[in-house]
Amino acid sequence: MTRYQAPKGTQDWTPDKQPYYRWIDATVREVAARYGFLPIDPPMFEHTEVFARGVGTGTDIVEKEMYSFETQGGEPLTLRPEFTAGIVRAYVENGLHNQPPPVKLYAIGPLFRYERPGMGRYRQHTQISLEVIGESDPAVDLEIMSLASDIFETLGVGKLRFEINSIGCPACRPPYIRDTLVPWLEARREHLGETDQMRLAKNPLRVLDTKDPKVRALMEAEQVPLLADSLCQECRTHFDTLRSYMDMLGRRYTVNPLLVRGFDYYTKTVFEVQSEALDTANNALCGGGRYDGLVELLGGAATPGMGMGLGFERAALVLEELDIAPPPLRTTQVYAVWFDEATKRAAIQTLDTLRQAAIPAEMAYAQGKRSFKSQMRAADKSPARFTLIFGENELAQGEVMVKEMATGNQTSVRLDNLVLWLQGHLG
RNA sequence: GCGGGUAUAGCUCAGUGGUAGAGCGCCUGGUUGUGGCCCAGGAGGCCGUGGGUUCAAAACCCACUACUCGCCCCA
Repeated sequence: MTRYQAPKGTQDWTPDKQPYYRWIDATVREVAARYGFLPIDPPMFEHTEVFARGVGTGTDIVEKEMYSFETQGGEPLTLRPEFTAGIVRAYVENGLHNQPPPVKLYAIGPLFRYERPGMGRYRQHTQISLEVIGESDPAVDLEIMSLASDIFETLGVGKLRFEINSIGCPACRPPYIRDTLVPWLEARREHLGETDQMRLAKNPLRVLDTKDPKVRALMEAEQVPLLADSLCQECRTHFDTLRSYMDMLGRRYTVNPLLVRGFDYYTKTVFEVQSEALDTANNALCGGGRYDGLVELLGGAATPGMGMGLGFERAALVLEELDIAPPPLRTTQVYAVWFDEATKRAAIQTLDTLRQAAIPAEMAYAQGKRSFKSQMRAADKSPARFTLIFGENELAQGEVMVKEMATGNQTSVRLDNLVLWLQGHLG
């Protein structure tokens, strides 16, 4: 018999891992609601063109990380590698611009990227994506970042530190790249490594983001001209206003003028949150930015937008690293044990009543006999607070023995009063 | 895509060429009706996969796969 394995870079969310997933999911939805966000669930695959145009043909994601396939009818489709392009497509297609702006949406679900898996990096991973479409106010940028912060604070992780930057707009970025950055880099071409030379040719801005220590040192020593100094008035005002809002709220952030992100659609604000608890290479917890040209690019009217993604798997890693336990999923409050077929029947009947009263209850099973001790052990292992002991003597009186496992105290309770008694004691 | 490490029970890991092990976890029992501690018993492994060397391979060699660390990129 062949033994199958889950495909590379995928994982099973087995029951023991579910508490983290569910907890993060519930927290994210609750916090998003605080800010007025509504859920949207776009399909998990789109016409390839949506991502190619939306994310940008020169990006790593589109160039080498997409799960693309053709339908039997020859339609080119792609499993979504990110959320924003699909959500914006849905916004345009469904005429959501007819809602009073801005439209605040969030989506939760799997994303697919064909890349080398590693700690905290999967080929199928889960993200929440938050999008505000139709408003250019920097207060929206602030809200998006606050939301990420609030999610982690609600989960018990301390305040996050943001790295932020402005990467300008079509009015100021292209001239900076063409007239300032590229000439500066060309003059130092021989100092660049292989990948940075390729970036210089293809996407010069990304050289700023290089991890090559020699290039970083060079950029610092010879004062690489920064986009921050070439921003147009509008972009500069936007960034300054955002920073003043963050200062006002006491947000922890650092301006990283070298921060560039991997999607072509970003304009003005970009940001990232690194986890201090995760000192691996894959430590970005959230990332996002403004995309004022994307709606138009995907066929809608010129409409500003701002969004971010937050990774579930990495959030779970941080929680584990900090020993923050999620609330348990199994909520059984009452566990029934018995002695023989007659008392077992009484247990079955009673459980039926308890469950209809919405009291989570379980019992010991056995085909035939099972030692009382074994049943008590099972009761002990269950999360139930109370064990119901169905014995002959009590049953003859119309009663059942109720034992509180934490204290060992036990008392007889009339069966016809059991629901009320439990409701009172379970709070 | 490129380099390094690892792969034995559900988990953490011993085992350096001669019949597969421990701890934890799991199951059952410890006579008449009480869990945790303790005691006894039990289930569970083609030792990652395929080839090679050898009388003999979990061990040595090769390849593959998966995981993992770094590069790259990102959540």
